[in-house]
Amino acid sequence: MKITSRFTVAVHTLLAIHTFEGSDKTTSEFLAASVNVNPVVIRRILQSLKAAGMVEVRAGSGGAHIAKPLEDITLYDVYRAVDCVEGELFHFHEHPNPDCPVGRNVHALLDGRLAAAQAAMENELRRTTLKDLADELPAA
Amino acid sequence: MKITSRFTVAVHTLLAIHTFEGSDKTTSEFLAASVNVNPVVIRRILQSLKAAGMVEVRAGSGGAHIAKPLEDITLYDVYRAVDCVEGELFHFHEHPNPDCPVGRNVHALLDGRLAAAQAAMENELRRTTLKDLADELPAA
DNA sequence: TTCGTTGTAATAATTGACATTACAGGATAA
DNA sequence: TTATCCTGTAATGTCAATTATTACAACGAA
Repeated sequence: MKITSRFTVAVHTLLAIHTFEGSDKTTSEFLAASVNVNPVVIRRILQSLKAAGMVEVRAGSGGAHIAKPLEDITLYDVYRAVDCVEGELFHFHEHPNPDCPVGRNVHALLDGRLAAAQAAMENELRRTTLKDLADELPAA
Repeated sequence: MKITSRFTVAVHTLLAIHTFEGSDKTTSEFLAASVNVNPVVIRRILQSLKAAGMVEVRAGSGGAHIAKPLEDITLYDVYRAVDCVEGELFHFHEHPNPDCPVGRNVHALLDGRLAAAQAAMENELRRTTLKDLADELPAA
């Protein structure tokens, strides 16, 4: 099972806005053409990013703009903004048998370890900022 | 999006076999009662664990048995055995626009970072063995 | 006021997980 | 060797989540 592509689409979208705002009108349709998805998908993601304070979207006139320095946005922030993983990454079987010594305890045994694994992944995402990525983008 | 419960079910199953083999006949039905899922689900998971050399399953007479020292089985091994995540944890949007400087490069920019995040999670899973868990299980 | 764009709802197609039924085939014990 | 448990596995059904798509009201600038 994979983490939804909303995440990579959101990163792509932010980089595209950064690259083209100024020279182009960064409408949902324009961005959708770069990512190659439906414009509605972009609009929904822009809403999430707007709620997180990363972009500003102009209804009516059109166009999205970066609302926060790229070095202050980490991959983790984007991951959180689009809500890839609601809460726990690992899915627990819900109703182990409470009459069984194993069933009664698996949850307690595993919870901490699974949370640590998830945290390790998320911390790794915190190490990269969008500026790091933008700097590596070959000039158009 | 969450990682399939096959993983936690598999860990639960291994611990239950460890706990009860000797005193009970650890059939798929018996194990299913502890985990509280359908016996067929257990049988399928036992097949994966058998393929990974962790258990031995006796057709006919019935019963599953641990085939490898618990200290040699890490959570990561179980995670791999049941194939929670086929390959990549993060899902990439497949067809970014190759005519766009961003679309042409996002994949290369992100791949390494996403792989590192996934590896961080998986490495964390390697730190716990089933023996660690079994030792923490209160005696029945 | 017109026109292009956003915000958002509704719908559908696709996918994967999990549950369940069914049954052929292996293994053991009487 | 036959009766009896089990396993191995296919087939089906249900459910939830993702993504695509259409449609349209509200908005803002020229």
